[in-house]
Amino acid sequence: LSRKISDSAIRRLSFYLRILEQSGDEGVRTVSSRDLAKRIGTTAAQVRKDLSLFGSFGKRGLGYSVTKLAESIRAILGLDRRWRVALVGAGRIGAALFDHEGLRIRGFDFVAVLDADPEKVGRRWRNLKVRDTSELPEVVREHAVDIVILAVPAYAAAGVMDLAEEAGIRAVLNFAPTTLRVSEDVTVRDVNMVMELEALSFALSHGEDRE
Amino acid sequence: LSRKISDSAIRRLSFYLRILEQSGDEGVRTVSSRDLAKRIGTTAAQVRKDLSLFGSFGKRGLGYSVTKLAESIRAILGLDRRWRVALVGAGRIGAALFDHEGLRIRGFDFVAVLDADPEKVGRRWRNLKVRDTSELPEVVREHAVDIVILAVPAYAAAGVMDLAEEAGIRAVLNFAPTTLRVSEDVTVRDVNMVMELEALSFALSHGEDRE
DNA sequence: AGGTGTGAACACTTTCACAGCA
DNA sequence: TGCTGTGAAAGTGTTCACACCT
Repeated sequence: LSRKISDSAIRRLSFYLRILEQSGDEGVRTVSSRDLAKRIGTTAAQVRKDLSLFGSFGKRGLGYSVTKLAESIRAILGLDRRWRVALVGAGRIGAALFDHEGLRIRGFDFVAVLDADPEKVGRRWRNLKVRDTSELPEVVREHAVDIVILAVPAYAAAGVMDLAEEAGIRAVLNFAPTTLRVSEDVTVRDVNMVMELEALSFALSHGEDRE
Repeated sequence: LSRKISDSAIRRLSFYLRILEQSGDEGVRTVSSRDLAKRIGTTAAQVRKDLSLFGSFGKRGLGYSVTKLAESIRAILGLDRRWRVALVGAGRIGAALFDHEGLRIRGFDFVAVLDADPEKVGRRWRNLKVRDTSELPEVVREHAVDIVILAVPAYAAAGVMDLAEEAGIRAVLNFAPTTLRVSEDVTVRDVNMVMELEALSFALSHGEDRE
């Protein structure tokens, strides 16, 4: 796959997959691009374009087989395997993620939990013992970690990121409100609750006088 | 403000503000578009363009006054006031948000917590008593709620959204993995951890064979 | 010189419209 | 007929380049 796929296209693929799985459970056998579009609030053309980036999955005049398309999207997104995740930061957010059933269902397994607080190190989190954050490189090697979730305070984020890079990690989900400077081949995704609320604040402040 | 402002521009404004506040704390008096750009990983032209959407805040040859620009961005984002937030869903994610200091600092106050579980209703969350989700419309009126945070399971999200719309809520932060169909003048922002991890999964699956 | 503000060029995304297969 | 797959058109967002102010 050589051409660049936009972020929004990938996000929509995730959506399509969710809809397809739901439809499958409801016993639906085929869907059209229009069906999918309506469910996630986009256009039929957009759906077809997104899918066409990766191949031809439908039948003209008929639509898409729910199970086959779901299978194809799973393959595209790399969800036809399981991923090994290390959680750094055993605080509130970390705990919420750790307990999130949805992650395991979708193929993401927590294989390690780390924290910098000596008070927390050594404690049991379900079947895992909390390790010290400084041990991240060893932990990554020991458990063949694919993805690191950063749920630490902002001031600690850059340091952990350095450890993660040192350990050869190529994908990071960052909950700390900082922009992490990383090398070319590391993918970082930021989740920032404050920023989302600020966007709502903007919408509320400027939407009043619309239309 | 009549023209449309892109989502990414607003997200960047939030970033600029964070950098400015940090710089201010460090005693810096002025910054250039290049300084800001470097810090958040974009271009100087982008920074100037973003700001120019809302006015002229800089001095040619000099740059921007840290305090004045911060003040201006706060006004743009509507952060020159406090917002009243109701949290629906007193689970793990809800708790993590409720305890998130960053939200209060940025002007977002939790004025109510609601849950559908009778077991949880009536309990104290710091200074608040958990109310039943069905009471959302009254709660919104009583506390003049501006923003609803939806931290409920997917199956419950649509129902709560209906109550929120009925109550006249115009801004929702949604953590449930569902696309909420809402009327034109309601702004919904979705935060979806699974989707973020799927994007990482995609990057890992397709990045291997790069350069 | 140094750095902003901005029209114009460019790149990317979405929508349109239709040929072509079931 | 119904619906996909896709070039071409339209629309958005980003980068360039430079006039202009301090």
